[in-house]
Amino acid sequence: MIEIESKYNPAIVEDKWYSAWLENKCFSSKPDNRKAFTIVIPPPNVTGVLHMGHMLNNTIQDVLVRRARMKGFNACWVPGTDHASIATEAKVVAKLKAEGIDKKDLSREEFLSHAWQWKEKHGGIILEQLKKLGASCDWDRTRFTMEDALYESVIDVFVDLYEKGLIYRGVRMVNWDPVALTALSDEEVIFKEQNSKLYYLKYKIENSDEYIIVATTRPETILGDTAVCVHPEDERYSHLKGKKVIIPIVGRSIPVIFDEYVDREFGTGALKITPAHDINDYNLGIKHKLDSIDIFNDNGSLNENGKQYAGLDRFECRKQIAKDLQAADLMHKIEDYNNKIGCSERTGAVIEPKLSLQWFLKMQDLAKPALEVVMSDEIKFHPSKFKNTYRYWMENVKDWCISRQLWWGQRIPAYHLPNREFVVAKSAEEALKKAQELFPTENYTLNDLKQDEDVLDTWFSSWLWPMSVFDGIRNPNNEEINYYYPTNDLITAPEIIFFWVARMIIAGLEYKKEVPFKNVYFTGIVRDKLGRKMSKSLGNSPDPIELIEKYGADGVRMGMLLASPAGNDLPFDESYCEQGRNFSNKIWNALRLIKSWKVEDIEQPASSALAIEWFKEKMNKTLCDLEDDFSKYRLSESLMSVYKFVWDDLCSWYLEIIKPAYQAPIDRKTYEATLDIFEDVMKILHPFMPFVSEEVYHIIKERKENDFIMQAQLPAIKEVNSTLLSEFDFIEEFITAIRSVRNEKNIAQKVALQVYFTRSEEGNIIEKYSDIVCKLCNLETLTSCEEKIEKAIAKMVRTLEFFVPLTDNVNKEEEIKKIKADIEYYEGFKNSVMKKLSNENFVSKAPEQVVAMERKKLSDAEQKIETLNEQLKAFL
RNA sequence: GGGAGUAUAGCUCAGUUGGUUUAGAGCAUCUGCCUUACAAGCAGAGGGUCAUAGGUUCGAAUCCUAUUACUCCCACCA
Repeated sequence: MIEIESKYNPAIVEDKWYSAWLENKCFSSKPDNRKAFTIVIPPPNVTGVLHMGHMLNNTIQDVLVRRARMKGFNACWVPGTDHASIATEAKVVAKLKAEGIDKKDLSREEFLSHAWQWKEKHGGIILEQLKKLGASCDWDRTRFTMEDALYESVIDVFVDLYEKGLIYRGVRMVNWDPVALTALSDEEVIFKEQNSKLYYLKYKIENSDEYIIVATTRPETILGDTAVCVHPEDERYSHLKGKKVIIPIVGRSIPVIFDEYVDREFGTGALKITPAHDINDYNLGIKHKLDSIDIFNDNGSLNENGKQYAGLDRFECRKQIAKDLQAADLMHKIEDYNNKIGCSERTGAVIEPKLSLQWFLKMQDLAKPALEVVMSDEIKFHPSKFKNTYRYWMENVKDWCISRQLWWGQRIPAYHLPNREFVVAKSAEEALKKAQELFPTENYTLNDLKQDEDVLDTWFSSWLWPMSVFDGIRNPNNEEINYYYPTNDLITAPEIIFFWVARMIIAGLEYKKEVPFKNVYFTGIVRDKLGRKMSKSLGNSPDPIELIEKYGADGVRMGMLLASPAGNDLPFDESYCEQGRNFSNKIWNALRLIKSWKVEDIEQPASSALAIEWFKEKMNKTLCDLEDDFSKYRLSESLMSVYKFVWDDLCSWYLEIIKPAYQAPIDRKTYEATLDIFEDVMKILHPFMPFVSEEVYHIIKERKENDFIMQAQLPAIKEVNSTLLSEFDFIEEFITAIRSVRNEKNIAQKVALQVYFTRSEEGNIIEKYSDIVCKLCNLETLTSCEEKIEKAIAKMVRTLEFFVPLTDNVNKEEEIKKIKADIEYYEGFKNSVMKKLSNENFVSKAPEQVVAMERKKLSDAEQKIETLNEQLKAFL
């Protein structure tokens, strides 16, 4: 017998085992002759700090990886971080600014060296935090999307796609972030509701005194107007065919054009066209061959086309122009107007649609096979509803703008030549060679090559992640990629289904001719009590590390899992973690109980032998249930099964049955069986709660320091013996019924009772388990009788009637009331069954089994009513 | 505007191709217990017209239609 603290202390235990696992390389994986089970982490941003979303996501991954490991797979979880070009660059720029350094004053190389310094200092924080959670990643494999090997992979892919004719350079309307000074993809733009104004401007019709009134939210863009557009069937304006109008203040004359695009109901039915600053106007401009006047600088201020407004910020300019228009009596009116404005996901700046020269990847042909593998379930989505979302996107996929005007990222391997041509190559040397082949007469040298200034979109590196972490791009047939790819499960958030999931599938099919993963599990969004998404900017997210300190990593893991069915949002509440902590403690105390027993070579009670037999069966059943739940990725339910298995079946039933009386010894046979059972239970628990299970595993049989549960195998599954389980179910019901009577009648614990049972088909079951019933109900005896006795209360379990003797007289009125209520209930029930059975259609059409079932229900109900009536008579 | 999804106990959710008592679990609540593993606990109890209205069927939480409310995705209104 050893002394153990009465409260489980996670902090000490967690640090101890995590270090031990690391020292013993428990997480490391090398290709061998076992089957591989691979997960690549969705690489968190290097700028990232662990938030609740990460906690959920990585808990799930760890559960899956640990379980796979315990099922005999060579489990490999590859960790790493993403260079997150915009987010990181913004962070570094801000940091430099705080130090009085302006990015503009730095060379590219200088800036990058600052960025790398920043990365080395802060980039590992999030991975260190994951260790606190217990993440069993193979840390020796940690990758970074900007490290040399992955950088090269990205460049290889760019060059390859370019050579396949899938990458092109073109002028397009892109989402311009005037703060970060870069183009953004559509996915990086978020629309926000905003209270703004709708301005009604007066455009004078040339050679006439008439005005046409045009509504706009952006009066400053009149500087770039090149037409006014109305609907061809709009009779209000039919007389304006061929006419020109004069832009207010600007004075420039522009044509009136006609197009069905215009919504006659909106505003005045007249639309001003600014092809350089609105995507729809841009398209109309192309269609009607309009000029395009760019009026903005990259930072959102007005350029020289802005005339007298040049240099003003766009929003300042808007105010000024509105004032000037009013002064000139060219403003018809201003209305309040609520609309949605696109903002940069990273900087929050209002997006300026802008024409610019960018690099694009053609998506249509690439998307087709990627759609197919999801629709055919070669890649399974959990939950499957996301297949719809995926299909919609893939069928309407647009070319991907892959260039960003940043420095932090993979620089586009295009080299511009003095003759305004460019070549694409993996290095400057190769580019030179190509240039010389293309233009043999020019005698170019390396100095003539100017590498493109842009870097690639971050997702252009993350889409290779499942391959590049195994160096599968540069060395497509290396041992690792062939062993670990395709990976098994991807755990991610539905919001990046297009950003990332779709593109990984495309890349996998293109470069490995194989899907990158077999299952995608979409987690819900972690929300606060008010239903808001947890985010740093709202400040409504608890600090995960503090939570771990408070409830233990196991407690927090359990908290995350309990309330997060796949695809459903998780309204987070600390009480979930509290439940997890309580569970750790429950296990801890079960351990204390077992370790407090004195073991002697005495005879094993029959009840203990029976309990062991039953419990092993229950364990087998639980293992089967888990198998089923995991196959459907129902992790929340699987944990709940384990929770009830441990708390109810193990602690409340099994341990209570075999528990010796105070200070009495336990027989060796039962004790040793219990140690085995307890170890097996810990193995089942381990994937969910790795720390407490490891600690308990080591104490229970005093295992050697380096004999880890995390390297053990789950108990084998046998065929389920349901007879034993259903017998015990009945016994549980019986015991609960007896306890309920005691509770109701306030029968003190120490008083021994006699229970008589009669009229029982289940009598032999009671007989078999009588020792257990006596023990758990604190009964003196349990005997069969034909006649009821005085001073007793009659109750029923299923169709079995039993009598609990009382020390005092029965409160007759109270009992009569209860029996009457029971009779009423069963009469109602009987009637509903009879209604069914007297329906000829039911009897003739319903399957025989169902009808037989109803007949059984009826006879059971009748028997119960009869018994209840007898009980009632006894009181009258 | 287009698409998808959800609605079951106070809360979070199960409920598999329609049929096992008149619907289950965890948490919360209530009652009684500091019963020698655990009050972070034990024992027991209460709690639901399965969103609303129709329909199909011998039979509907489950299938169909409409309505209402909410959620998400996509497009975007000048």
